[in-house]
Amino acid sequence: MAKNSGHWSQGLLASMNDTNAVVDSDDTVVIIKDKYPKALFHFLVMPRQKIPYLKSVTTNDLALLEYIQKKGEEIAQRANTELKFRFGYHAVPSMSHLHMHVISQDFNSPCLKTKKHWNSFTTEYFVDSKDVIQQIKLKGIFSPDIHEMNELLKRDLRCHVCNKGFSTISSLKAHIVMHDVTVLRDS
DNA sequence: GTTCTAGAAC
DNA sequence: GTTCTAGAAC
Repeated sequence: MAKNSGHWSQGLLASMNDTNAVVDSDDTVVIIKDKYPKALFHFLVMPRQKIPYLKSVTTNDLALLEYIQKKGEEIAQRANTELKFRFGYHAVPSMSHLHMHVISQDFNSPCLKTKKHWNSFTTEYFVDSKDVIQQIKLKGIFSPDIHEMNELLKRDLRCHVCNKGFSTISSLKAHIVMHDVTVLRDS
């Protein structure tokens, strides 16, 4: 067995072949349900092409990134047309293999347990796909300040809708269920 | 990424 | 006494 192939950080490669996890796939991408969803709907869109990290993406991959975003928007629309979604990447992911998060903005999930979880989806640590694409177009590479990003994970808890501060995850979670996070529509 | 758990916070 | 967070995991 190859060194590190069974390491936890390689788990997404296994999930790509797990028929219980995969919700959609084609020649270019595989979409899975996040194993520990942090909201009612939480998917990962991954290229079949082996791209270990976001920082290894170049201008040659822009079409692929656009396609990943498009497929993410499709799966969100198919899953739930009422809730708001975001499509983006963690600035410093823990899991290897490029993956874009598709996550509904309710954050209503028992798997969301820690300050790190919360801040990774609600601070600038979560970078919208369109901003990643824009940055690669401008600079040729996505290169976040790692130290600055890791500091964001320690930031005090704040509601992502009204910005109210909380001292514990429990009180924050009790608060956010009261917000309407459905898409606003013209009548 | 999660699990476990010691000790801080309440 | 219970809730909660934060750091080790060989």
